[in-house]
Amino acid sequence: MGETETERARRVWRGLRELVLERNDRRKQVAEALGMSFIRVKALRRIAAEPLTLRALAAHLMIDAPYTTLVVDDLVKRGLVERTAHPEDRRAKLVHTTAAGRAAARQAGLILDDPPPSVLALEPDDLAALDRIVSRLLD
Amino acid sequence: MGETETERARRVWRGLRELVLERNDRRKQVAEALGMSFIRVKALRRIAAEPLTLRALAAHLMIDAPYTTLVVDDLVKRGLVERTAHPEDRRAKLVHTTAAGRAAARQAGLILDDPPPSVLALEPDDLAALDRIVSRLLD
DNA sequence: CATAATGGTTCCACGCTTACAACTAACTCC
DNA sequence: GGAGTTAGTTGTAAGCGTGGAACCATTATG
Repeated sequence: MGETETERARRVWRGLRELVLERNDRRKQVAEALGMSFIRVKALRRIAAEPLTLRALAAHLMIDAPYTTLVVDDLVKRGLVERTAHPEDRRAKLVHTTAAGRAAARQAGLILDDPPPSVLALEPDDLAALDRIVSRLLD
Repeated sequence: MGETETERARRVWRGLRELVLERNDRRKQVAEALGMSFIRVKALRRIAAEPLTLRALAAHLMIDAPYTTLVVDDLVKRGLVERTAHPEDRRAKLVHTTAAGRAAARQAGLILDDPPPSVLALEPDDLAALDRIVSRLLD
C-alpha cells in the first residue's frame, strides 16, 4: 500500500509548521528582550532592512493604516525610527531607523535567525540538500 | 572563500521561517473561517487530539490558568467542548470535544495542514528528501 | 491530623490589536 | 482647474491577551 505524494506533502508541511511554530517560536522571547510587542519588532526589522512608506509597511505587516501610524508613533517615541519627507511624494513619509533602531533590529535578528539545535546538528549533506530545497520552495 | 556550515544553517532557518510565517501563515484565515481567535482554534485542536486537563492545556498553549478557564468557557458556550470529571483527581477536570467540536477541529486541520503550492510542486525526489530531513529535525 | 501544595475559578486592571468613520494634505487625471 | 484618489492622522469603540490577587475544593506531605 503506497503512500501518495499528496499525503507525503501533507506530513512534510505539518512537520515544517511544527518545527517553526511550536518548537522554535521566538516571538515572545524577542518581544520580551526588546520590551515591545512582536508586531513592533517585525515593523522595526522591516524598516531596518530598507526605509519605506507607512503604506508599504502596513501592507507588509497586514495591518490597517491607523494602526500603522500608532505602531510607528511608538517606535518614534522609543527613538528607534524617524519619519522623513518622501523625495517624490509630499503626501507620503519615509520611515527609517536611527542608530539605536538598527542596533535593536540587529539584536532581534540574533534571536530570531539563530538556527535551532536540530538544524545545526544536521549532517552537512542533509543541510546542503535542505538548503537547496528551501531555496526552491521560496522561488 | 567557502561558506561555513553555520552560515548555511542560518540561511536555511531564515528560509523556513519565511516559508511558514510570512508566505503561508493561515492563522488569520482559520480564525476567520471558524469565527474565533486563533488561540481557541489551537486549544480546540489540542483537545480534539486527546482529552486533557485545563492545566495541561494551559501548558500547551503557554497561557496562564485564569485565561485557560476563559478560553474553555468560550468553547463550551459554543458547544464545541465539555468539561467532565477527572477519573483519578477530583480537583481536575478533563476537557473533551463534542461532535460539533470534532467537526470544527477537522475543518481547521483542512486549512492549516493543507500544503502550499510550492511544497506540492516539489519533485518526488526532493519531497522524499525533505520528508526524511524534516522527520530528523523533529526527532 | 494539620499543613502545604495543586487544579480550577472569579475578579480586576492594563496594554495590545482590530475595525471603522472622519479629516487634512497632496497627487492624478480628464 | 476641478473631481476623484491616495497617504497619513486622529478619534472612538470593542474584543483579545496577559498578569496578579484572592478564593474554594481536593490531594499530597509531614
